[in-house]
Amino acid sequence: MEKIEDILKKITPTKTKNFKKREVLQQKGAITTQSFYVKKGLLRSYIIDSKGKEHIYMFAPEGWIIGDIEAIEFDEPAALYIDCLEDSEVIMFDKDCLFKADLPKDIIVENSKILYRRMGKLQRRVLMLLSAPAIDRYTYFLKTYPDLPHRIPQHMIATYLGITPQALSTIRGKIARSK
Amino acid sequence: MEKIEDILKKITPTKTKNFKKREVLQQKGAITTQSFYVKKGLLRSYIIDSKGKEHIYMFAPEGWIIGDIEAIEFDEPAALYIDCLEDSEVIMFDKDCLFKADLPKDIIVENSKILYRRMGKLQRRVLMLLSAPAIDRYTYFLKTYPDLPHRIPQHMIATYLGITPQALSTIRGKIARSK
DNA sequence: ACTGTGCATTCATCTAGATGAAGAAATTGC
DNA sequence: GCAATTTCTTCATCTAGATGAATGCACAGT
Repeated sequence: MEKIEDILKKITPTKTKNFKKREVLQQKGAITTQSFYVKKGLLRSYIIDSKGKEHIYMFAPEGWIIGDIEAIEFDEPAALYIDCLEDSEVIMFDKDCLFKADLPKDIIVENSKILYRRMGKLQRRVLMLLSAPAIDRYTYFLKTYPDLPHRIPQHMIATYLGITPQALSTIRGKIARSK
Repeated sequence: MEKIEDILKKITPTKTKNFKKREVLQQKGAITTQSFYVKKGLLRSYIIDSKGKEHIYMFAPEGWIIGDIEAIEFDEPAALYIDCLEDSEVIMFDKDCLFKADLPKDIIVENSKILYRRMGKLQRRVLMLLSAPAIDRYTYFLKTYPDLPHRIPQHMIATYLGITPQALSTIRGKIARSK
């Protein structure tokens, strides 16, 4: 299986860019068709709700792709902010360049499989949000992204899980005390 | 743009089957690689949590595809139940038959786009669950699936939204009274 | 036609998690 | 190195939504 990075190099004039921690790659409202492949570093995407609260949609460490798929696919202005949690090296690429008709077939198939896997993960995320209590969502997060807790502040994990930093702190206290 | 149904006919020995309301197409724990295209009728997928409560992951009316992508993609036993909410006519098809390497390229591209759109919708679903109060999730549901409320009982909408039937009833009461 | 089952509503109570404030520890910037 | 900002925790309150129970309705099946 070919690495996404190599595929990207083949199919697009590779626009690699470096960003500093805290730099913003995309704002809410932006008209965009770009996604970002993270070569090095760590990005996140999030929304800010009507009360001004942040909710993190996803983290993207090395090897991940991040973007506002809803906005890209339905030609809406972006709902998501995307910014850097660490100094990062990023490959930017365009809307449907992963599925352009003039690409070799095997690459398109490869790209589809990547999409498909990601959908599997998204399904799990929805199910967890629908049905699991905060503590279960937290332990599942730890299992799935074991290295992230060392790289991001706790309050960001909280807003990824859909709870407040205080609630997460309480949960962690309980877990620690119970063993 | 070609209809998914036509594509399916081309790429797979079309296994069309009829199911009665309440018939179960897939149980939790099943080893499966099948997805279902709904030609006529209405399916749903859902999980049952540790307390025995149902949570509906999605509805699939005519033209939709439904399946347990996480299970299929990661070779796990199914987490989702799938059953019929109306008498239905369904095309069953296998795991990666949408992306088999011997398919014409344009069909693979077409199938990828379908996936991509679906991911956009899933993103919205996650964001709503993360950040929007129940009443907003409900009104968004009504806007997105205007015909579903006439075809399914209210308590199913509730478990799709991640709340109890009683809570939805209260919300509806408030909406009705406020206008 | 009646009987049971499923469905929606309402109410009284309970609880997970939100909110807001305050303090201590750790990081960051200059 | 020191001030300023972030981060994490704890606590006292508050609230959206859960739970459980009761009622009335609308059917579906025999």
